[in-house]
Amino acid sequence: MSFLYSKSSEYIIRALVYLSNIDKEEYIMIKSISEHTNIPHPFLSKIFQKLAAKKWIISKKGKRGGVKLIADSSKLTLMDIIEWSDGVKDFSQCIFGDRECGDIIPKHDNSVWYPEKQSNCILYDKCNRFKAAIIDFFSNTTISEFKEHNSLFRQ
Amino acid sequence: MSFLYSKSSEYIIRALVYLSNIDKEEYIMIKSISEHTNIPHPFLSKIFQKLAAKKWIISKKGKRGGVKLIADSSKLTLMDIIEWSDGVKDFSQCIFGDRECGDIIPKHDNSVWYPEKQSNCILYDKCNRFKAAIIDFFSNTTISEFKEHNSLFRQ
DNA sequence: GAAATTTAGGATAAAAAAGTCCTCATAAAA
DNA sequence: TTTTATGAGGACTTTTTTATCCTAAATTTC
Ligand code: SF4
Ligand code: SF4
Repeated sequence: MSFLYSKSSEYIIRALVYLSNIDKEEYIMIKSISEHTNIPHPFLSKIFQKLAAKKWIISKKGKRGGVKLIADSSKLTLMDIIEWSDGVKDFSQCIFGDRECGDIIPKHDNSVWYPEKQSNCILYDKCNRFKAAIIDFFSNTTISEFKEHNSLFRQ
Repeated sequence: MSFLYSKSSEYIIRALVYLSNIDKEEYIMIKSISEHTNIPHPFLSKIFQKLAAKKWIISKKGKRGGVKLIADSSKLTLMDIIEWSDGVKDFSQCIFGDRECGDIIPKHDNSVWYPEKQSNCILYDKCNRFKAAIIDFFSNTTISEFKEHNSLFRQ
């Protein structure tokens, strides 16, 4: 089902949701996370290097080391993660082409999004309801909403 | 904006929309289509080979040759194209993971889609509204809806 | 029939995404 | 202080996607 974002983004989401369900005092081994979330260990290590640079997690080397979530999971949205990992998506562009759709500046500040100005394309309303649904879902779903949602992971 | 399907699918959609706006009696050169739709010519040629095998278009070699849409553009949906080009997406799978979301069999027979049975995941309602929006848009948008929609293309 | 044009088809290349491996640095525990 | 565990970081490999090239076949026009 990951045709909405890269495999990397999907992994980040899974890993961070997993971390957010863990006691914040503990450091969790990447190896353990990779096993529970079914993400290849070397690949996940790379991801955590970048997540640490981004300061969404901190890591500790050596015995009893691992990683720990420090970002506020109730403020961390899927949009934050996907845009950071895959790049910012320009919703003012046409879904099907390499051209502008209209004078649209998406606002995804955690509020439902509506276009500011309509273009004169036949499909404008239909496309924008669709775009709005995507922006709404991604920018209004936070990592903390998955709390206790262990069914995502292997036990 | 093409993070919903592959570049190939985007190209196919653009090319077929372009063709559907053309007098059905004419054969159109792939070179001309590639220029108007801004798709690399050799790549588009490959695409049309497969489209011809799929019988959505027919082609003619030689002088005054080219391609012509024969599929019924009012029945040809974005879902048809994307699933054929990128592979069938299983909407019963979790958006974020490699597991089932629930006993969901999506029906995208051009009717709005609703889940048959709820899983017990916390995010179920939210995710399924989102999935439904995607399935709805893709399976209820046809190539013919872009008729006269020349703003997609170079003049 | 010859010349010109246009798609078909196979081979190949380039770029991007996904995944792996090895060594080093660091920290805890023995 | 030594041993052991664990992430950091760089180089590398594989796979998938996107894109190109070349020759053959077909069709029209001359
Ligand atoms: S309305 Fe839809 S089809 Fe028209 S330009 Fe915007 S995104 Fe493209
Ligand atoms: S409801 Fe959403 S998060 Fe839960 S299993 Fe289904 S797709 Fe995954």
